[in-house]
Amino acid sequence: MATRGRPRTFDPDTALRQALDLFWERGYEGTSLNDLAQAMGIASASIYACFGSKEDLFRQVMALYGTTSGEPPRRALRAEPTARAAIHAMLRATADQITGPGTPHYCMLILAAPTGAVENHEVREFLADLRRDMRTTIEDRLARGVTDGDLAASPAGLEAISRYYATVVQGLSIQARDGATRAELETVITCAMAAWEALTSEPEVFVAARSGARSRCRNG
Amino acid sequence: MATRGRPRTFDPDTALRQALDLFWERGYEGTSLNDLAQAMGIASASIYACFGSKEDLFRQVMALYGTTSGEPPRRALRAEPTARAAIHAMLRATADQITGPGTPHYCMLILAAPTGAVENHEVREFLADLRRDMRTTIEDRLARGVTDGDLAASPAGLEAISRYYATVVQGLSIQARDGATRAELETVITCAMAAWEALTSEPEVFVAARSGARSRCRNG
DNA sequence: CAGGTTGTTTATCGAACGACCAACAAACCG
DNA sequence: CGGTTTGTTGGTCGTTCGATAAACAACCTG
Repeated sequence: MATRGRPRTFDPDTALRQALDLFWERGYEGTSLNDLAQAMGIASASIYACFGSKEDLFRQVMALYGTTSGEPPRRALRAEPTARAAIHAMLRATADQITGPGTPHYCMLILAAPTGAVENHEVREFLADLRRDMRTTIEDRLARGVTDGDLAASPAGLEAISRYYATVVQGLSIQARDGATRAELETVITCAMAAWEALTSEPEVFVAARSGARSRCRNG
Repeated sequence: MATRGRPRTFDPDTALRQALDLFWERGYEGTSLNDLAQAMGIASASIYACFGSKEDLFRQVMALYGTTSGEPPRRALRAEPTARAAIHAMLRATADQITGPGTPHYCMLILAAPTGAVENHEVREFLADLRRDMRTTIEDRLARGVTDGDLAASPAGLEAISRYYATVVQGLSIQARDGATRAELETVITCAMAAWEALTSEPEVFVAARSGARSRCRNG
């Protein structure tokens, strides 16, 4: 049942790449099936036959995005010898990605569907899961630094530090979206890395943080 | 021509507040006029008569948002005695706002319309302008710290530091949107403030940053 | 009250939405 | 070749989109 019947006249990988470009530019809800069919060069019925629903297509698009644009930051995290170098290289790789030519100046994972209509709640949570995995990946790299001996920090500190750098990564996308240049992002990264020494040397800053979060609910 | 004719049966301020709640939850494109009319308790034609178009309504909603939810962080920036205390208080006020009960756990200014269909480009740029003003406001506060004598930093450093803390503010919204608690945001703020000493004491970190931004365009 | 003015409702506009089906086209098997 | 299988096209489903026109209702002035 592989070579039977009429063969496909378009390349699914190419079509997926074209769908990626459009979803990247307009987000999930901002992209219509007509838009997709036109960009992919096929009829909308062919999209359903090959990829399933619009949501199914989007999930496949995100998988492709993760293995292409998402890979450099992940590789930086993995390949650098120390935790500090890994974080720094990941931030720089992220900045490279979100200011590259020919693609929108932001991370699709972060801005393709942060809010929207109620019926697309599952798509938003799908992306949120991937973002939470992102922080976990950072934390895992920090933990490796502890076992490698190049990083001294408590387990509670690792979660906080990983969340901090995940926050910076996500903030960078907004900055780039609003027109910040690669050089301007670099200054942000420099600032963010300036916290490293204080965060990873004794005494830990989190003895103070644990008593925090007490002043809430100012108004509504 | 003020009290002539049939008086309005709904309160525009109340209706605007209800529109705000809906736009906040679903974003600009995710909110339909039917949704708005239902939430505001009036027919869509009355929306057009009182507020203009959907985009006009959204701009009025954002003005209301700025004077309510946007005020605590701005006040913190203004009222604290030193630049450092002002930044710290602003971050905490932001964290309070985006984890408050009864409202979505993110900043509407940041996530209501980061991407979307081509025809809503002006709405996105309208929000981007407000976000860029946000960074300028932070930089102005840092400059005041210099004249007040509680902060020593170069003009180039002020832009970088303000952009850095604007990045953190914006990243916090993604974190809260993805379920981070107020306490978890506090640890991020603690990390972000840990950079302060290094950023504002000699030698400045930006002597290194100026030669940065040279490794770009890894792949595409 | 009459006449004028304004707000609200109801109904609807044309266009686009996501989704899908039936008919047609092109390859394979024997 | 005929028969089967699969991909693609064109059309259309009911719904919803933002926006508007006309009819009705409520208040003012005089």
